[in-house]
Amino acid sequence: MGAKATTVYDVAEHAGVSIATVSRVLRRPGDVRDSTRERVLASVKALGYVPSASARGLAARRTGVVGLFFPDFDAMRETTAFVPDRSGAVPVVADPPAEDATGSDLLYFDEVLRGAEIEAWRNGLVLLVGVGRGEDSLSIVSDIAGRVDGLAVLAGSVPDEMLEHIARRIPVVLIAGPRRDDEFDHVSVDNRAGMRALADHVFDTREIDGVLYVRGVASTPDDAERFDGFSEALSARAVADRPGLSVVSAEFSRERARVIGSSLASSGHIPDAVICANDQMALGILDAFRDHGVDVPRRVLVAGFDGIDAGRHSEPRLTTVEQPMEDLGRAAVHVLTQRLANPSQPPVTLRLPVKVLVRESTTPGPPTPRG
Amino acid sequence: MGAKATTVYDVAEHAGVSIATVSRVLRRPGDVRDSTRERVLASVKALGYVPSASARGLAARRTGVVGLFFPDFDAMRETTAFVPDRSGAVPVVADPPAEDATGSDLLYFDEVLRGAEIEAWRNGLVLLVGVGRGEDSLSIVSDIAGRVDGLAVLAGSVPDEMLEHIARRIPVVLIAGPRRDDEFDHVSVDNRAGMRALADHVFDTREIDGVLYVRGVASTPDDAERFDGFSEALSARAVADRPGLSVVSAEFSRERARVIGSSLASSGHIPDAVICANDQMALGILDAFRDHGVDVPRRVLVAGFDGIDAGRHSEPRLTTVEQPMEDLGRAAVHVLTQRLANPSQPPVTLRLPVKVLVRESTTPGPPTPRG
DNA sequence: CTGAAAGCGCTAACAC
DNA sequence: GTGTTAGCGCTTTCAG
Repeated sequence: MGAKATTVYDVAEHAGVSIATVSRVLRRPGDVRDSTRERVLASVKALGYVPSASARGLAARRTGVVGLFFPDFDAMRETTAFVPDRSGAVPVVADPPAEDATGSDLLYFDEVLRGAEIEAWRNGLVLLVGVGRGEDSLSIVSDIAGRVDGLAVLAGSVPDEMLEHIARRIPVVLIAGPRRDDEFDHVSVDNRAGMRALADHVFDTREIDGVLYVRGVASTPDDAERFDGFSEALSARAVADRPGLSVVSAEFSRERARVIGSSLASSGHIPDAVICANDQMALGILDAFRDHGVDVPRRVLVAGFDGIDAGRHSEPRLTTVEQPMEDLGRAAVHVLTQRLANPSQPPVTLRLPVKVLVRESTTPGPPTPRG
Repeated sequence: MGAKATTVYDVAEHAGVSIATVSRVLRRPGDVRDSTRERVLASVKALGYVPSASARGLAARRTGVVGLFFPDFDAMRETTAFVPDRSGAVPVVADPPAEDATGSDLLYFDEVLRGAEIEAWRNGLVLLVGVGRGEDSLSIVSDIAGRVDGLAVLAGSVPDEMLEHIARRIPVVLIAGPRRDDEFDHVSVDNRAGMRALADHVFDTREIDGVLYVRGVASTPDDAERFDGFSEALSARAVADRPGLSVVSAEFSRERARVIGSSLASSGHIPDAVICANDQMALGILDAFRDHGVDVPRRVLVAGFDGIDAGRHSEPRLTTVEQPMEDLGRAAVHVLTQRLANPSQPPVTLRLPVKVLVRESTTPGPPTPRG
């Protein structure tokens, strides 16, 4: 482990050839006579030679690595230092049903990461994952940019100025975030169309006289796009059967939405449908309605957006719009490879289609048959 | 994007200094006069300079990257080529309750990966993720080894011969797998102690006259260690109240276990407890008992091992041993950083403690109060 | 504090 | 087929 690493020179000497031949054996084995190749390979094995990717990358001017950068989410920052537990004791603990499974950002990121990994794998590339760190994020992302042939970045995690800086060296693709018409390649999810389809589904399920739309307080681009989709669905309907609308804004949290749902229920002023800008809030509404004995879906339909896991296990299960996070990751690397192959192509923008998952919270009839 | 990347030379010229000074400004800013530093930084910005990590790695002989290698699981191989869908259509589909959530290997890996990522992040390192590809795995792992300062490898995914080869260049840590007493650092989970604690819990819950242990067919090291733990719990009990034991082997699948559970139920020969070597099988047993109206936990206790998500939502919820996958990833990188800092320390072996999660499938009393 | 110069290990022409 | 020889872009003594 300690000794100096073997290099081409060592192998060349051991095999009695030149360093160029060693290099050839590794890169283009066909260009070398069988007997020489075998001799070199034997030396490689004997010496435990592992080529330095740094040297190769420097000489070849490409690394075969694509990068993925994301900001340090709270969930990551809150982690504590790792301390190995050598006690060997096995705690036996009661694990009560979790009432409020909170889907953290990290979970989403896992999926994006997996998608990127899959697509990198399919293209014979390796993935370098970098995570921001508060103040240092700028130098970190630059550091990563220095080691890869292309970089995928979560939209909003790096200032445009830095992106442009990096883009002078390697192609950059943005993941998620609002549509943008600039030089960058961009993959994102079609929030507007998704919410449009969700709202259409709700309005088509049965007659809706009044609908409540719950959006987030901080009007993020995602939130805005979703609201646009909702409005679109509304105005697409004939005035005669267009539901009366009320809109409320809340933190994107289950707890806050629960409060809203509660006051709604006790006011007696319950709409026929509640559509939320995300699943967390929809689950909060569900919580409140259950507390107050308001029947979902018979009395009121409820729907969310995101497709988090908790919505799959709620009572009733939550109708939602599933975001293809894994595909986002795949698309990002896909676009990167395309651009690497063809640097001069015009900027690519991919809007990935979402999918409406209809579950019991908007299915007043008999339960969906199992299948 | 296309033009040749700017280098230290460009920056040096632009700032009117030598390349050495540019390098210093970036690596040891304190060694440079304020005015010079600012001038250089300005040039960096103006030119969009991003240092090449390849060149740096070559010159500095360290990369600041740690690698994580895992084999290509089926789930990854089954993946199809990514084809961007530009239709924009939003499918609206019924999403019936999933009866058989299958936790794929990929899911585990996600967690290990996340842990590694977290720990790398905490240590100011970047993570390079490589995935094997059938035949090519050997060259891939070697390729990755060439670009990192240390490498974590899923046990069993790389032949020992190759590991030794790589270890001549950089430190290697094995993740999971059976105990091994060799030169490699190793982090794994204490399967034996976990199953021991689980069995003890079951035996202590109430009087057990007969117990069925369901193990896997292919006797993997994990499977063997778990069985050892189980046997240990058994023989630790006084002969008088030692349960009668039967053992059956099955594929590690929910479906197979369901068949076993069915025949058990219809035979009328139902033990007081069924302990399975993994959760999938325990869920299959639960399925069968539900089908046949066998009351869990009142008539028979059921427990599994792994802590997969599906066990959190089953009916009844499944008592299990939770494996700290994320901690495995963290531990691996932790050990790597330790060794990097102190190359001559003796081989480190970390057995991470597991945790028994007691849920309704082994809790005959009133349901656990909510917390 | 700053500059000059010697590599780091490999690839890619270009000769032979 | 195989060897020679320039670099690739950066870090790091060693002078000054």
